[in-house]
Amino acid sequence: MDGTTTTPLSGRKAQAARNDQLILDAARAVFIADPTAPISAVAERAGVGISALYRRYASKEDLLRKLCGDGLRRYLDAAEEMLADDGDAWEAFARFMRNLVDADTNSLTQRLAGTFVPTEELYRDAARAQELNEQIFARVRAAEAVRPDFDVNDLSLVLEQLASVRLGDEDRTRELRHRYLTLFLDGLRQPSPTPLPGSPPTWAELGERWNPERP
Amino acid sequence: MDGTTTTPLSGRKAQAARNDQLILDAARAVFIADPTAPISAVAERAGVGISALYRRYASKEDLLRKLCGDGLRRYLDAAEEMLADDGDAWEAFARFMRNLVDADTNSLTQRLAGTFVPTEELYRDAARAQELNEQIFARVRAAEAVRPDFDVNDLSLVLEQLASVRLGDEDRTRELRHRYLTLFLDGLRQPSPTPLPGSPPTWAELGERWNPERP
DNA sequence: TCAGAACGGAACAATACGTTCCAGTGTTAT
DNA sequence: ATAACACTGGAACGTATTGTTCCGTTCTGA
Repeated sequence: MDGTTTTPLSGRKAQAARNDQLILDAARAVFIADPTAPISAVAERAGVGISALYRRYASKEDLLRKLCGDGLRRYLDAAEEMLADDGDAWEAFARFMRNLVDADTNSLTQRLAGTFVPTEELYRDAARAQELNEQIFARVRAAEAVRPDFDVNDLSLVLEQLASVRLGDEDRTRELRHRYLTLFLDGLRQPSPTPLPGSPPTWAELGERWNPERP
Repeated sequence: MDGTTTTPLSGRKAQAARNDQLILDAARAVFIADPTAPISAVAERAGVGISALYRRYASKEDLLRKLCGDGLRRYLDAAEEMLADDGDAWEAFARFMRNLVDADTNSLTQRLAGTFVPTEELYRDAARAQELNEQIFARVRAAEAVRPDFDVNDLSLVLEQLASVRLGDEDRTRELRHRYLTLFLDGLRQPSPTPLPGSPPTWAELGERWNPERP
């Protein structure tokens, strides 16, 4: 209509740029809620048409790869932040875990894994994540802040269990996850009251999930 | 008809009776692994044709209801066994939890819930389960064996988290679940080292899952 | 030998979903 | 002003999946 647009948000280009973000946010929300959701659900949630999606991503797989890559990077950021923290090892570790729950990185990585064929870069980042994991764990272990029968690779499964909590809306879900994270941490911190049975998951077992097969 | 059949394993009828069990076992295994599995997967796993299934159950929903009902009954059995145990409250509780993990009742009840419209009987059994839950919890609470900020309804979510562990074959999965159950129990047993944040799930929140909608 | 219960599995119909296609709309350069 | 065009919405298409039905076959029991 009248072109007195004082906002920097008018123009086809600005609209496109805004849609970039709109689509990414919508995709994240939708696929976190249900990794098998149809692509039309993403468009609907973003309030755009389907072609706006396909202009940006060649296929559904492409979009999923992008989301997974972003999630992995969030994870790496949190991990590096933890390692840069010079304070108490246990406190830094607890904060790290809380960050992961807040960012819900697990729903973006492990949960999405298997729905697409991973790129080389994804593999590299996953390996890097495992590397940082080990450093983080080594630090907490050195401080004798965690029970000795707990393993690095147990971490992945604990995070996965927390991510499986889904109840009510997003906020309520996060609240509950923090609740059970606290419980986990309390169980972790003690010197082993009860020896953990079985053996921790192996890197091979965990890596198996990244190849596209549905069990 | 005539009860003179001394050989239990021959004859069309015996085969049919054997198939009854075969089909139920296959269905349990298949739907525990994937609640959305096609009915043909059940037939395949049981080594029978599809019509053998439809001779016994009018529809897929019917079969799911049956499985869920069975799972619920397993749960009730375990709960009653716990309440009948006169020994140490904490030990009885821990055994109860281990039984639930072994029977994987959660994958048969909560996980299947929402894939069919529940019968009146199912509702009754679920209510009865909640009742027993409260008794079990009261007993453990009275013995001061569990941290005071843990609630009855937290139990459901803890079991759900354990059921979300899926790695390798059935045996390995069970082993890992016991591993994390131990961790949970250790976190539960202590007098609260860290107060649990948030509020426990409510009965209403948990019950919501039984109506057929997919979030 | 024969009636019929039980069965295997192809065929069918409905649905869901990824992707393509095209006409409409506002923007920008001329 | 207007032509070219980037971007978009959403209908349409083809494919894959799956619950259910149907029918010819097999084997038991009398």
